[in-house]
Amino acid sequence: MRKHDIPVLLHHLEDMYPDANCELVYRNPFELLVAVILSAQCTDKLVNEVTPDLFAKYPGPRDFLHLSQEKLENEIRRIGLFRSKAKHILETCRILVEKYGGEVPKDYDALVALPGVGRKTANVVMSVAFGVPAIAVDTHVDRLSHRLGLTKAKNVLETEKDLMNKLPKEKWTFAHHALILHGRRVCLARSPKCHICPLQEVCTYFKKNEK
DNA sequence: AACTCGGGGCA
DNA sequence: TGCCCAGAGTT
Repeated sequence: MRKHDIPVLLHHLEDMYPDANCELVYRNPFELLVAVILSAQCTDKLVNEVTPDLFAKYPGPRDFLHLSQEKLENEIRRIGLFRSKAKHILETCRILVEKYGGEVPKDYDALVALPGVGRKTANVVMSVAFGVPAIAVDTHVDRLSHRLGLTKAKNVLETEKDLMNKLPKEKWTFAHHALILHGRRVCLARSPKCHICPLQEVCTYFKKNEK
């Protein structure tokens, strides 16, 4: 992929994944934070089945503190890793209340310090909830970046730097989500569906395999 | 860097 | 059945 292909790439992605612009599905940073913690290693679909009910009953961190861990586990039992997630969420809520006045801090370092919150969750909250441009490279983003020819990085941190250098800052959050969606729906790890992929014309991987 | 946690989705 | 998954914590 060359430099002048990048606008083409972004244009295609915007056509294919208009929903990746991340209008807040969740109504506030707290809901987003909890939802992202829950979504680790499981599908967002499943999370979306659990959260509306959960947030209706417990709208904020203070409400969660009235819950025992056991009770919260039962609320989210259908989600993978629910025991550790319940524990992390309760501890996170306590910290939010005691240290941040019941608000989600608009600060990356404060976020990653929360239990259950790692690099990726912190990035998603910063970008989606607070509008700070961010890219967090996961396996999907990394795989697609290599296939498309956006990077030749040896590890995800390098990929992250490459993407931030090559993509316009105002597109970071969008590109992050669009690439993940594309990785799940089309550019699969094992057998990518190149035959139905609109990105063919700018994709290094496709051009190489075509020969 | 490797390992563990674990339910659901999908072939 | 067996393999995979928008991850984080521990060693």
